[in-house]
Amino acid sequence: MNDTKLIDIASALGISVTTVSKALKGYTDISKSTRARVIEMAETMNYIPNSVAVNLRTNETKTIGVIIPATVHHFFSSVLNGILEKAEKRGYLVIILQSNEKYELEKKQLALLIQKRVDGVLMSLSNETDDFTHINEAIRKNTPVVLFDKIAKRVDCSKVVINDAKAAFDAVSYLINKGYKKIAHFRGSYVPQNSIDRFLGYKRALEAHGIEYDSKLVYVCDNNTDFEDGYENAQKIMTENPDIDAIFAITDLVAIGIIKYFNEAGIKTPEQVAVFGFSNWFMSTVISPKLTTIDQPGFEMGHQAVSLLIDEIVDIKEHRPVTHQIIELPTRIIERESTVK
Amino acid sequence: MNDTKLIDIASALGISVTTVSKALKGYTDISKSTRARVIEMAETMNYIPNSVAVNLRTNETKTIGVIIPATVHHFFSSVLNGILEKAEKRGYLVIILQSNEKYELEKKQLALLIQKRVDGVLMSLSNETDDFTHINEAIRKNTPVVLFDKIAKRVDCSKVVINDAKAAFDAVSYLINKGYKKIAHFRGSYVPQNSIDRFLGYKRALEAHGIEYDSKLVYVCDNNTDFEDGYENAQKIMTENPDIDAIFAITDLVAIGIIKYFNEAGIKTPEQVAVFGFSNWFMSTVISPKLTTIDQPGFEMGHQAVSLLIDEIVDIKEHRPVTHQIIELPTRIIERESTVK
DNA sequence: TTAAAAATCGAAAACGTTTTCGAAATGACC
DNA sequence: GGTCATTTCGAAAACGTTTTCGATTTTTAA
Repeated sequence: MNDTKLIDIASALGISVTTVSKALKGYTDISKSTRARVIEMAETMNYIPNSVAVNLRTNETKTIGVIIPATVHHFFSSVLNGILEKAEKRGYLVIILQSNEKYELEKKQLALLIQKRVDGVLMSLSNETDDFTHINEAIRKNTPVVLFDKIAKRVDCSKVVINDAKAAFDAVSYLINKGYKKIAHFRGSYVPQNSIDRFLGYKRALEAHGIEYDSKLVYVCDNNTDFEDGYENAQKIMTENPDIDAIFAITDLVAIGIIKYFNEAGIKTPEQVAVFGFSNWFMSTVISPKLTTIDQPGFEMGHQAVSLLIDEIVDIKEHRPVTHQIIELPTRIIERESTVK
Repeated sequence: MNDTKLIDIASALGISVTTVSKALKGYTDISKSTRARVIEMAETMNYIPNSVAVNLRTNETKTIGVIIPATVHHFFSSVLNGILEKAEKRGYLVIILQSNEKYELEKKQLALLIQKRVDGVLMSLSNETDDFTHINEAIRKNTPVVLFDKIAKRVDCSKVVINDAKAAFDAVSYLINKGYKKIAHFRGSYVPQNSIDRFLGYKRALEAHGIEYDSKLVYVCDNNTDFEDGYENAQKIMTENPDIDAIFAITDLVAIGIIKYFNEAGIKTPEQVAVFGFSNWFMSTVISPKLTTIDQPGFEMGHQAVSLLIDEIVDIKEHRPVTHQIIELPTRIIERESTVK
């Protein structure tokens, strides 16, 4: 209420707004003495620049948008933490939107952010998204976009990812080396790149170790809001393929559903069937037996994504050529109880 | 890049920007025919209003700020979901900031939001916050603030809460009615209101049922990022007071730490010691035995908080008197395995 | 046909800053 | 004292929109 503006300081001091503005911004064509007077007056009048006016004049909002596909539970909460921390450190605020895995919503939200004139946007694609024109359009309009985790290989922009195929390959190889022979895979739906890549990693690991790939051992879990999907498919696989000795799940959530069922059905984990998760979510240490999984560095991913984005924002502002980078973060196997007999 | 502006439409049509603006905003002093021409031209030229300019002119940003104290894990993720959903539905974007339970950060972030000219802010206080002048200052400057969950009774603004004291009272009464006699409490730190209230509820329930309150049975868990605190205090209490038969924990996280320790130490839950949590986080169904807890409606809390805030924002805009409301959301006991023998 | 009423439009100010460019004042130098 | 360089300041335009208010035109009524 009744914020003080430049003109208030100016008239209090009997000088012009230009001078006040320059003094506050450290222009060199203002004498030390008036600068000092201005700064002091700004202080006592409790001056706070109106950022909307600044935004209009400078054509930047110091704000970035983030679109995540799923509820902030689990993995994305780590990413979000990384994003928030780094963005604040670099002087940007962040607007968050959830697409709830819906392509149409994602598209609408991206348009919303652009209309809001955010300086850039970070996004992780919805499971439905297989058309990327909205993203290309945003980039064409000079709003830089950085994709993280759930990306599209065909979009030309910076990305920060893990190597899902390799991580899955490592996980399944680990199981094979541990002596497991009939390894099933509970995969995600067919569109998302990381669902595909993890599946490919699974398949290649089998082949690399001379185990024949059997499509009958692959089950689809496309719900990622609770563990019901893992639970039900675990039930199903134990009637259809009771002789499996391990399951590689696309996600810790699915893995937990599996273990839940096994615990209730009296199936011993890992003695009868080992379970391997993916992401190293908090609850993987809560479940019993504790879950062996792939550590996916969410916090670091958020950090890197923000850094890439802001670097690109300033490159654009200073008319430097922008270069797109793809950062691949390392993953590692976290061995816990669910795979060690 | 090269966004089309009002003036582009105007000159393409040979009319004034005023007319274009009015036509697009549905003013009645523009003829149907020119309105139609304007709308069509805006369409074909792909016009998107520059919201920064609109913000400056209308003095509102259609943006609300949210400050939460802790990582988006767990309870706050539900609240956030509710906030995001309702805010988007009502045409507001949301900027999120995390205070990490630090008073200084919370204060700085609130100032940041006000400078950014958000139309209002939603906040849940940090554990350290026992001075509320920053909030009163914001309200005095006409930036409405709505507090949720971790509130301050002394701040005059709308709030949405649960009745922590009653919920705790109910929980402990439940335990007593179940026959538990020596009930410990793992409380939170001393500043936050809900930590205090839950403790009071615990104490009153004991007294109401003729059980003498024993301060030796109250342990402080002030770390809320992992379950170590619950784990360690569980270990401690079993050496210091091995004859307890139940623990009422301030949080599911603490409760899970307790159960983890009990599971490892071979202490049977609930046969030897029952455990009662608080919040009904996702993982309370993941742990074994599943946790009896208080359901705290986070999603609904987010919904209500946003509604209160936006109502207040428009009341202020239309110069209506603002009335502060305190909404108390109902909680209920979710009985699971950790308390039923 | 004419006066009044209604419909339609646009000039201009305003929101609060930033920045360019020129003007005025001061200082330096001979 | 006069010239030139330097320092210090301010007028004004600009960012893109909204809205007031008056002007002009058209319609209506008598």
